[in-house]
Amino acid sequence: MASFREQRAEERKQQILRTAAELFHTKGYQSTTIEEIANELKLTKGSLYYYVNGKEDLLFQCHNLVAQSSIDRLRTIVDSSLNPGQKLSEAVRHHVYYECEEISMFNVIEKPAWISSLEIRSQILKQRDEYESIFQQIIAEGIKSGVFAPVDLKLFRLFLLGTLNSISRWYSPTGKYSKEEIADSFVTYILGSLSVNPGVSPSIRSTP
Amino acid sequence: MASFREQRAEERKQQILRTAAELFHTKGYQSTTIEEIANELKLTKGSLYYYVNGKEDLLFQCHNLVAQSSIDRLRTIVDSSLNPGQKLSEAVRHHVYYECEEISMFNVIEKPAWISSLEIRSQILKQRDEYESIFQQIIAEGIKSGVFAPVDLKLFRLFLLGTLNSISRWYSPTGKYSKEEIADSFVTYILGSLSVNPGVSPSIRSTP
Amino acid sequence: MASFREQRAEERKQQILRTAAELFHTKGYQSTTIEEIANELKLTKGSLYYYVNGKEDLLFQCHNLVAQSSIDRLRTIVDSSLNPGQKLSEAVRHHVYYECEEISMFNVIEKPAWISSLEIRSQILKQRDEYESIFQQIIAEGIKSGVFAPVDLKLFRLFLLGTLNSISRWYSPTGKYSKEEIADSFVTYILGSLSVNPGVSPSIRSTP
Amino acid sequence: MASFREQRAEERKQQILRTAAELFHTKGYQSTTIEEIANELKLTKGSLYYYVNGKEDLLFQCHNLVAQSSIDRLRTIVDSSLNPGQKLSEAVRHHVYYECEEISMFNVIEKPAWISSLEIRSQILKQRDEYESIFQQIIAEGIKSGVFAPVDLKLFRLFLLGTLNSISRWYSPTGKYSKEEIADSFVTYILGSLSVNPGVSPSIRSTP
DNA sequence: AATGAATGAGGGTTCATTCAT
DNA sequence: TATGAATGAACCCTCATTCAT
Repeated sequence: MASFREQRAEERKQQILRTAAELFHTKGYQSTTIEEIANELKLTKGSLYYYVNGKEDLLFQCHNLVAQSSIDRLRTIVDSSLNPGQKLSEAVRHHVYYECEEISMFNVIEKPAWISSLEIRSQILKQRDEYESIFQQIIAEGIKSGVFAPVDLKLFRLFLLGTLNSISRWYSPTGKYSKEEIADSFVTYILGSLSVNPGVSPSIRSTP
Repeated sequence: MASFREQRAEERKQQILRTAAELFHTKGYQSTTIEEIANELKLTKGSLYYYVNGKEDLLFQCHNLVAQSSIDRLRTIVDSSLNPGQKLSEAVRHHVYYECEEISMFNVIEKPAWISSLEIRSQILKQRDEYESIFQQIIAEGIKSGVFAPVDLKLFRLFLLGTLNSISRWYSPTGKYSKEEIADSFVTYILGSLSVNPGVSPSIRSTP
Repeated sequence: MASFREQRAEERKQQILRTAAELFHTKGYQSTTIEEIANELKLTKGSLYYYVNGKEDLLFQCHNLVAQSSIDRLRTIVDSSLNPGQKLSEAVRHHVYYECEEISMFNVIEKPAWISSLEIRSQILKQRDEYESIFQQIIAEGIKSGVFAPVDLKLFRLFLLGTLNSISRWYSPTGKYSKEEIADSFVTYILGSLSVNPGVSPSIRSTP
Repeated sequence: MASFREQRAEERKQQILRTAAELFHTKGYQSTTIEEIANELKLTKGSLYYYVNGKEDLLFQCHNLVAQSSIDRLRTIVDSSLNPGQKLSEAVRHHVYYECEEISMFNVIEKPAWISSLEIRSQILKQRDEYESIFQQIIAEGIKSGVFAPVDLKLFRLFLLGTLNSISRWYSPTGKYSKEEIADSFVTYILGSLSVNPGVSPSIRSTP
């Protein structure tokens, strides 16, 4: 039972995180200054420190804001009674939607490796791995049941998440492609790459 | 025929670019200091400026070192007499090899948008587009000749380059996968997504 | 009615400008470092930047502190009901007094041409021209009414301001001449050069 | 009997000094870099040091190039049999011509006070004083013989040299006024200020 | 006579962070 | 809650100067 006060505080915190994420996404984490974030919020630098423990902490909290809910939603999909193809489609679609909607939040962390705080870094990596493992799990299911080609699990996951995460680098709500189009197409491409009887005959492929 | 002096100077320049790229790749551009680069080269900060016009210029030259040759090599593939499937396979394979070999050079530029110098930024974007267009061209050929599924050209290119460029984020020469394995697998996945008769029947796919 | 805080802040700003001007005047703009100014104020380099936008901005603000009030005071003289001779005397006297009192502020800008910021430079030139034009206006009045010799307006203005502005190069409050003496003498010299019947007969002047 | 070699070397030295002076005059001493001077001479920084002992030495030599000859020429005027009015006219005219012709050399030294080398600074001040004393001497003669008003010697010298030296701040060979015009006018103004019976009656002058 | 390479001392500027009020 | 003021560590870059070749 959150009091009125607590609720307002929570809203303020969210507002701060969204503003920060927006700037991190637009200008990059390193190039975004605490002052810019404060200005955007009509606060002074000093005041912002009342809410936040530091710049890196801010980054981490931005990441967290979407990470946990992403994982949760993904897990409900994998735990459902859909078949593997449907699960993967749903998962991908889901990821794309979320990434496009929360574009600035989604990939605030350019490369976890450049985060100096070991504690924060390892937590981020843990969450990231947890999230990606769910995808991997779906693939594994599909292969076991024979509907997916027997790809290398880890490698395919890298292949898959590579494209998915790159969407936030070019997507724009006002751009040529809607998130629905992107999701549809990407689902098709991905299912294609997992198809057991490739339509492109091996003969036309180059020999190593 | 370059003189002895000129040759040594050229080598030195390359050495500088490689060192810089290495650090940019490991720590990120913003977090890498000019002094670190200089120290790595056993030079003083000031001395480094004898060779380079500034930090952003250094980044740009790193990018250039691989960009032009990448484009050139890719063009010879597209201009060859191979069929579209073979061309794409070769192109992808080529990209993966190069990316893995020149891992620190390949993706020095995290997001061109954060480069402040307009001149440099636009040049980078131009080269990048030139490079990616060649892939797109191959896809177009394949679609026209009916061996590739009629995907949306631009969207597929984003799908394709998204995965390819993400390799440098996780590849390590001492890691689990060799560049050959990666290239083989990625070629397979990609040709799969372009296959005209997807092996995964539409029935198992989720409905929007 | 400015608050207590605002008033203190204004005082601090003035203190900063005066300290900077003092050093600029003594050591020259280029040779004065931001750190020296900060030290003089018992501040750190970084803290000084809380008040100032940069070194050139500091110079500009020093210039501004006296420029506008100089112009205003001069204008009240030219708008008065004095006759041209009296106006010029007053103007010169005024200039000398102000220059001696605000010696470090008065000529902070050695040559506007070396200021890199176009915006700042043009503004300085505008103010300077405005100021000097008022002198020119007085001369013009005097010539029209026949009490001054018909000198070339622009050239005489250069002659006049040349001497006046050079005072700050040698004046010292503890020196041989008081500002009153200087003003008196310079007024006499200048009125002499504008006299219609030169007491030195042309015959003794050299022939070109 | 200077050898061919020595003569060439001397020419080269002059060329260097003139180039340096030109830049010092245009951009200011502090803002002019050794490299710029070298580039202008189509030399490298290192090579320039073959001819010059350092930057401040360069400044000093620039000053010297005109200082001594100025003094000499001025002395021939004061030693001539002209009357004081003619002497002063000649001296002023001479100064103006020289200043305009050697505009970049004439006032290379913005303020002797900012020269760090004590030795160089005092030598410059000595030469400057020597030069200005000659003017003062002429004035003294004129006063003694009754053709000049009995002005304060030192103060008038400051008045006089103030204007004269300021010419180099605005004169341009392509500007509105020729050096002849300037010289003529300035001579007139100055003789006017020394006139014994000022044409502007005291009554119109303001009372202190 | 000339140069390429290197140096080192600083100079201006930025910025995350702290803290008294 | 919020702020103004201050800090200090770093960072990018400049430049006069030196020196082996």
